[in-house]
Amino acid sequence: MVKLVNPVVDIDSLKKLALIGAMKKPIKLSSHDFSKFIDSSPQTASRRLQTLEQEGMISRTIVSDGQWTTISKKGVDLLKKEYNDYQKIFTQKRDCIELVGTLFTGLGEGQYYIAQGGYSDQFNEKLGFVPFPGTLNLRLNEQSTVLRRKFEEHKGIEINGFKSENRTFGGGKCFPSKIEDIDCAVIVPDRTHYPVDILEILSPKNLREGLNINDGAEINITVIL
Amino acid sequence: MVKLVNPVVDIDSLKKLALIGAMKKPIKLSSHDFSKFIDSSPQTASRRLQTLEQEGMISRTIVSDGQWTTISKKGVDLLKKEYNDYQKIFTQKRDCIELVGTLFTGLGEGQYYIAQGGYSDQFNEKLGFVPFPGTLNLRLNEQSTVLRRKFEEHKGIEINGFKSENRTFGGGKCFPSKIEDIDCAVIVPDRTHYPVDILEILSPKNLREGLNINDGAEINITVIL
DNA sequence: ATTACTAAAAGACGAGTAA
DNA sequence: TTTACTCGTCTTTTAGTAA
Repeated sequence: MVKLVNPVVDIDSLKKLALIGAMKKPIKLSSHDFSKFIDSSPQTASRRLQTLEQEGMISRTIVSDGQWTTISKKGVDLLKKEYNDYQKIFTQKRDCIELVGTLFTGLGEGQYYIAQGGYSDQFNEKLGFVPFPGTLNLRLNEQSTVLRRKFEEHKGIEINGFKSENRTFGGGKCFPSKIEDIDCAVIVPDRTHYPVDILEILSPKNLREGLNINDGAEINITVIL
Repeated sequence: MVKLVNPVVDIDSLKKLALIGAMKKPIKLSSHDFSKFIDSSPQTASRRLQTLEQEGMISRTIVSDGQWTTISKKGVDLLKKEYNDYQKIFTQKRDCIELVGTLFTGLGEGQYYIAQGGYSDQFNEKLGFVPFPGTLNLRLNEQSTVLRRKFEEHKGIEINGFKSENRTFGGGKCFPSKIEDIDCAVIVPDRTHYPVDILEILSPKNLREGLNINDGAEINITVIL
């Protein structure tokens, strides 16, 4: 049983195989040959190929003087994901971030706040859409929780606080966003004690229905800063 | 003194930083934050950043509650190289391979053979250019020595053997190639005992002069199979 | 809270070897 | 020649700690 190796190393091996041409058709390659490409020993090359096969990234047919190797669909998908990352890095026009979180049901406060005329008038005017009466709550993953700090560095769309007869309502800012091509907006209240891993989202329609999603669903949102 | 780490791991760390946005402007990021992105411990994250800085891939300014980090030109170049690899993988139209070797002076046999009417007539007719009387000899690197085996799987442009009064001249095949946008052709003799790490190249003009290169120069050739 | 060291544990590598 | 095992060695990671 070969241990599963560092995924970063795996992707590199897979990339090397793709560059040699193993994505289109099987190539014949001994461990010794492959070691020249990964800059390592034949033993390590052999182990890498074993691991990749075990992970379903490649298919192999071992013959007496080498092995016929092809990258499988799973392997190609992994490489595409990697390629996609680099495309993001080099072709991203606007300053935007992608956040990932899971949907959960909040306390229904969003609905209450949106209903306040002091807010809804501003939303209608500044957001470009009339928000559905209710927010979508995401619990961000750890990476996104770090990324969301970027909100602090940007002005966004200012939402002013106001006073009603009974109480004061704090201000905040919004950022135009997209969830699966649906325009929406992230609300970032000015409140200092706001949980950093929770994201509140406004949208023109009920996203739970529009996207057919329920609590626990993983949501990807692209926020334009 | 921090040891230099596996370059594959370095590139991955750099890529993660780029995705967070450290390519455009400095980002504030603690080791603990970064560890969420590289899926490792804060210690490892700290070490990775140290290493990247030492290698000149990033610039850092350490403050009390984190570090402002930007990817340097060297780092961006490394990422571009990586991106370029993936572009090659996914956007390569024709079946071609890139070989790398160093120029050396052969025994002048190329000149002798090209001069033989039995060959030169075929070259003129089948190659699309009249070859300069003399071949360019490359000593391939280890990777290219492996890659050149692909010649065996392809027909190429057939060059027939022939007999003169004194001796017989063997056949072989050619593959259209490019060296820095100059059309040339690789000659692959049928001879079974031909050194695997040597590549002979025909071109319409004297490449040594055209490219201003001398023995020992590293040459990149793209061969269309 | 940081960064980054040291030292012990975990993991990867590669020489030797068998099939 | 191959592949792929074992096992000693070297490398990397991470807990603990200091600054």
